[in-house]
Formats: sequence, structure tokens, C-alpha cells
Amino acid sequence: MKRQRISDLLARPEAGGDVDIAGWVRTKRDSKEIVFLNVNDGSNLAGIQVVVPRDAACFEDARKLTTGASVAVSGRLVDSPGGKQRFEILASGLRIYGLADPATYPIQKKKITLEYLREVAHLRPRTNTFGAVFRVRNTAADAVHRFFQERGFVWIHTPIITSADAEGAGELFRVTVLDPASPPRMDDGRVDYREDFFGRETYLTVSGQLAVENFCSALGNVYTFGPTFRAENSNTTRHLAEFWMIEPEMAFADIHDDMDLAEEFLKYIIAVVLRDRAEDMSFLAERYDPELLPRLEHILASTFARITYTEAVEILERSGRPFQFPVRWGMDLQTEHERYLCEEHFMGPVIVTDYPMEIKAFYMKQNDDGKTVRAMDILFPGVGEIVGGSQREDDLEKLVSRMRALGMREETYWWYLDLRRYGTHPHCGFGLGFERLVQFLTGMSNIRDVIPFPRTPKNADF
RNA sequence: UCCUCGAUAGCUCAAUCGGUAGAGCAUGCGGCUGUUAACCGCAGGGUUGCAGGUUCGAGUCCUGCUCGAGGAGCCA
Repeated sequence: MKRQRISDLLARPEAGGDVDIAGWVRTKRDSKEIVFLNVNDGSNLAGIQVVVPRDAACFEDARKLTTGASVAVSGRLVDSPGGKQRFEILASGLRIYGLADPATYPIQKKKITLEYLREVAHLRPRTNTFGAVFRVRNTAADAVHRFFQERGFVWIHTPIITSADAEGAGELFRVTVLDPASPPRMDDGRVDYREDFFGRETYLTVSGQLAVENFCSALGNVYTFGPTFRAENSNTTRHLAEFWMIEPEMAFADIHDDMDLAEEFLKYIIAVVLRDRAEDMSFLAERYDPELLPRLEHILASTFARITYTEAVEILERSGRPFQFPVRWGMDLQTEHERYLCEEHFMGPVIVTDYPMEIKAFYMKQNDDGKTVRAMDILFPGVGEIVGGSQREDDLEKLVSRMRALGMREETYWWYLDLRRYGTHPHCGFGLGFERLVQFLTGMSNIRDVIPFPRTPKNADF
């Protein structure tokens, strides 16, 4: 069957011609004389109005339709006399694929909360809000690849199942095929994972970074963009057990190149979404967050402030603010500190660099002062930390001594350490949670509303 | 994991001091109109999250549990 996308029809310069569409009925308004349908095929926010006059052969069929039904419509694209749309379809033919019983169909026309829609997550993409969010998400994901591809970065598909714990970042989900009721055991009673599928303990990845560093050491500039898993018992609006992460890695580059890349990257994604998803963005701004578009435009227009951790601590100490967690050199910045820096002091994005070594991961390059590392976090107004990155330690001895200090087993990381043994080089990269980016782009306040089927503690429905 | 708040019709919410559980939307039926959150009329719809307790009487007070939301921590 031939089918035209509604967004393409609405983009035409003028009305006229026979058209065929198919989609789902959003609303119906009918009378004895005429039926008005709004049909949406997912290609845009507004859908298109279908008009079925009484003398049309399909009039009685049209009267049967209710919200949620699926139909194909053929007719003529005509100028709409009504005020709210440019074109509409004067129907001559109509095929019903499936009705939707209005007594039980959960998506009603008015006032449905986001919490309720999470309980019917399989149907929520049929709402205006989730249609808009997931079109924006798609555009952002495409822009991620375009950004890196245009700059010659090579996309590396790092493994989902891993045996190494990168930096101890969060709790791990175990991957096993052993019978949980009666696993094979060793003499001392511990589970014998030598009998397991991989012959050892394995987990879902918490980060593709260590793997992508390997490819950086051969292909130059690389990135990963894929799913990541954390078994943390985090119940917040910004955490998921399964989320997508973007992790670029650049060879022969330092922390300043890293900051430049991250700033350019964020502005690129924002600009593409504002340009290509204007209708959806306007809807989200109107419905949820009037400051959304100005805030994004502000990011585009600003140069990210760049300060060291030590300077950040001085600013916070001088602020005179009675923070719940008093500021002290050596502690990690709390949410309230990050918000003060970018929302009140700098009034815009801030990049904080050179954090104390003790609060950062083992692989970050140590500074000459012996106290700090070449880390960089980008803080955004409203969301806090959106990017975390660093220059990596490329000196074998320093890396090994740091790992020993943290009690890490060198044998586990022999392949990672080989990068420093053979042709080591300065390199850097950063990590970015894709859903947090989509949250910032759409203004959605809960991260569970920017991923199709959220996985959170006690919830893996659908 | 911690703190706070919440759970009443399909959905969103009311219910005064502890005293007969209501409305809007949705649904059904009817009407009307180039309508667009359509409109007008009528009707049906409830074990007030679960389990106990106090009381003549509990949606309301008490205890425990479950689930949800917001904040914090952890982090991306």
C-alpha cells in the first residue's frame, strides 16, 4: 500500500492532489452532517484534520471511530476553512484497521499525569508529549553521530558484557547462566564461576571507557554510544538502571582539547534540535517549561566559564552562603554547590577542572602538584553535572602506583596497562549520559519520561 | 539507602469538628453545530491502596505494610 507521511503533506507549498495517509485517530468530532478526525501518524506533532461529509461513502465508518483507532484515509488535500490548520484532507475512502474500545482505552483526551502514563508506557508514545520527546530524542541521537562522524571520529561498539569493573563506578548487574537455586560450588562454599558460561564472573558494562581507550590508541579519535547499566539503588529524577552513554576519546590531545570538544558538542546538539524539531520544542516549552527555549538559546550564545576546583572552592567560600554541606577543599562538590556556581555566580555553563585526586577515578592524569588530577566536569544550570571527563594517565608507573593505592588488582587490567607499555600517548575523553542530555533538551523533569521503557529499582515492566 | 509528602469513580481532584462519598472530564443514550480541549441534556459508574486498631459511628484518628512522587546521597 502507498502511504504518505503527514509531515510531508503539511510541508507542501499548496493544497491539491490525491493523498493517502494512515495513522491513529487522536480525536473525533461528529454530527449528523459531518465528521472531523484528527489523525496522527507519528511524523509530526499536529497530525492532520480529516473531514468526512455525510455524502461520502465512508461516512458511517467514520462515525464508528474513536480515539486510538487505526485507519487509512484517501482523499484530496485541500485548504482548510477552519482557523487552526493550513491543510486538511477531504476524505473519499477510509479503511479501519483496528478500533479501540473507548471504555477501556487508557489514553484519554485531557489531563493525564506523567506518573499515570508511566503505568501505560506501551501506549504513552501516542500522546503529544511523548511523541515530541521521542522525536527530539531521535534527532539528538542522530546529531551525536553526525557530530563525531563529521570530525572523523570512529564509532566503536564496545562490549555490553564485561569482566572488568571500570573505576568501581556503581554496583554491577551480574551476568550468569548458573542455576540460582543450586549453583556449582567450590570446596570453600563459594560459587564456582569457572562452571559459568564465560568460565569467570561477568557483568553488564558500567562504562565503555576502558575498552574505547584501546581503540583510541590505534584509530586516533573514537567514541562509543550505547547502553550502560548500574545496579545502584537510586530513586531520583536523574537516575536509571539502564541508560545510554556517549564516550568520546581523543589521541594526542589534552584536557583543553577535551573541554573544547565537549563545549562544541553540546552546542551542536542543542542547535540541531532547535532547528529540526521546532514544532515539538515549542510544544514542550508551552506545556511544561516556558524558559526552555531561552535557556537553550542562552547556552548557544555563551562561552562556558572555565575554573579550577580550587578556584570553585574559593568562590563558594567567599559567597557567604550557609550551605547545608560546608565547603572544604578536598570534598566533592554537592548539588547545592554546583547550582550556586552555574545558576547564581556565573549564570551559565561552567567547566570545573583539576579536582583532588582522592575523589576522582584512578585513570585520571596526575598533576605535578601531587594533589590534583586533570579532570573536568561541565555543570549546566538546572541539571548540574552533565559531562564528566579527564585527560588519562599515560605514565605506566604513576597509573600502577595509583591502582595499588586503591587496592586494585593489576592482573585484571593487564590489557589496559599494555596501552601504557607500548606506544603510550597523551589522550583524553569524556562521558555523557544521553538521557540527561535529552532531559535538558526537552525540559522533562523526570528522566523516566525521556527513555522508552525506564528501568529503575523495583521496576522493569514492559 | 535516608528524609518529606501522597494513595477516594476509568482519569484529574473535592469531601468543614470523626456523622448519608461529590464534581469535571471520560463512558452510554439522545440532540445540535465547518468542528478543533467542540457544545447541550439525561444516565450508569465507589469494599475510599492492603491488614489491623480506637470509636455508638472512620475517607477523616492510630499502628504496620505496599505502591507512587519530590528532595538528599551515590552517580551519568
